[in-house]
Amino acid sequence: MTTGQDTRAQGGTGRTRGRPRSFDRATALEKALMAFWEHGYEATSVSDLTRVMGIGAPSLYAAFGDKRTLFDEVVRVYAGSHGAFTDRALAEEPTARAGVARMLREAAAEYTDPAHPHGCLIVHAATNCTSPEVETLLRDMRNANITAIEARIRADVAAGLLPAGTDAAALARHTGAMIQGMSQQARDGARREELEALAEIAMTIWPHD
Amino acid sequence: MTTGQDTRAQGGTGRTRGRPRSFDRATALEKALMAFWEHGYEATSVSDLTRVMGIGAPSLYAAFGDKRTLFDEVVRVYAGSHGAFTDRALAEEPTARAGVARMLREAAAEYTDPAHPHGCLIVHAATNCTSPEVETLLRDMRNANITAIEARIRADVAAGLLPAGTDAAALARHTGAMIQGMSQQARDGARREELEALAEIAMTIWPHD
DNA sequence: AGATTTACCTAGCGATCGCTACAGAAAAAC
DNA sequence: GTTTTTCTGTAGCGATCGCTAGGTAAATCT
Repeated sequence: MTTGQDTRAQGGTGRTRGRPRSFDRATALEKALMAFWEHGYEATSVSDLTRVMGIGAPSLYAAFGDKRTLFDEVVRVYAGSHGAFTDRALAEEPTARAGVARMLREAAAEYTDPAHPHGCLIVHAATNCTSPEVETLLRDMRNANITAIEARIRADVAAGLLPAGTDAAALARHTGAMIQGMSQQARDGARREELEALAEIAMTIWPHD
Repeated sequence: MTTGQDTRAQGGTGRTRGRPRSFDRATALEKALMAFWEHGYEATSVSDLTRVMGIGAPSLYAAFGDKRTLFDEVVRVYAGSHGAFTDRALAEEPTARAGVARMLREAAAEYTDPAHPHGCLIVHAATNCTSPEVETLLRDMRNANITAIEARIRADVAAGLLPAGTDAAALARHTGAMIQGMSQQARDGARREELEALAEIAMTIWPHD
């Protein structure tokens, strides 16, 4: 058996044969997420992981595959939870401008939340990484995020909500750089109010202010 | 002999006894700088270093001390060369605003220069680092840079070159976040013109524009 | 009950990490 | 020349890396 796939837990009543797992998979995954978030992919060793997850190495490999696969799942979970505020802001606000404003405001709060490591996992966890695949995985997510912002801005330009001459690409890249800069600032000890002031300032670059 | 200090090379004519070094120390140091710049402190192994520097491990330890000491020296060299443009811009331009504008413009060029790794060594090389001292070393340099910008802005406010209500701390932090964001963008593949557009946009936040 | 299936624990694999002991080689000092 | 000093190359130290074989424990199935 070489596949580490976990096909159980399909609804609660679906029982399985064999000895049941002695730990909660989701809880252990969350612990792994926190460790990767705090120290990054390479600097988090498998023995670090087994310690914070409270399980042995064979259990980790049986439940999550290898370290790389576990990290992939962690990134997926992160993108759908702590990292989902950017997509939500773009989708739920009526204009690109309001979406970006909310995105930056929420980033200030999220990146300095004392309940978890500071900054953004997708920005930092694969920096200085020996594995090019892992580095590329997060880089692509960062660039995709900027592309999504650009598309949202373009839509507003097309709808006449923004001036026709608006440089959507530059505006989107600026937003991405601000997010990444705020994440770095949060890691370097900036407080929430300071990042909120940053977000406020950053919004003044938008057309007709 | 436990001290790895190098007390030779005190002026060119000062000869020394014993077998002379078979490599140029400054050249080897520059190679180490490029390696650390590209892959960061931890991801650059000693065997990586000996390979790119073209010397054996004992020669490296004799000439530079241990890996950590070599990195310290690399950071010092970087700060005095590729990383000196920020201090130069603040010192040589007549106003804080002009200094920051030049700083961001030069960052766009420097961070995308094809002659060396992209982005800023001080921003990235100690991210996800097992050694807290190394991480702190670069973090302190980043924060000191922002403090220097803030001091330059304060001086202009005091001199009446900027409005009395100017929030120097927020303006300085914004500049720092932009620099760090631009460095990340450069690492993620942004081209020079794109970063220059970013710098242009970033300057529109300054008072009375 | 016995058989089967799955998970856990101990122990350790080969590879790499940062680093160094040791002996030979190349220069100056005598 | 011989001695002294310093550098270089080989070879390998102990520690940690990601990962797994093998035996035992705990559940279901017949």
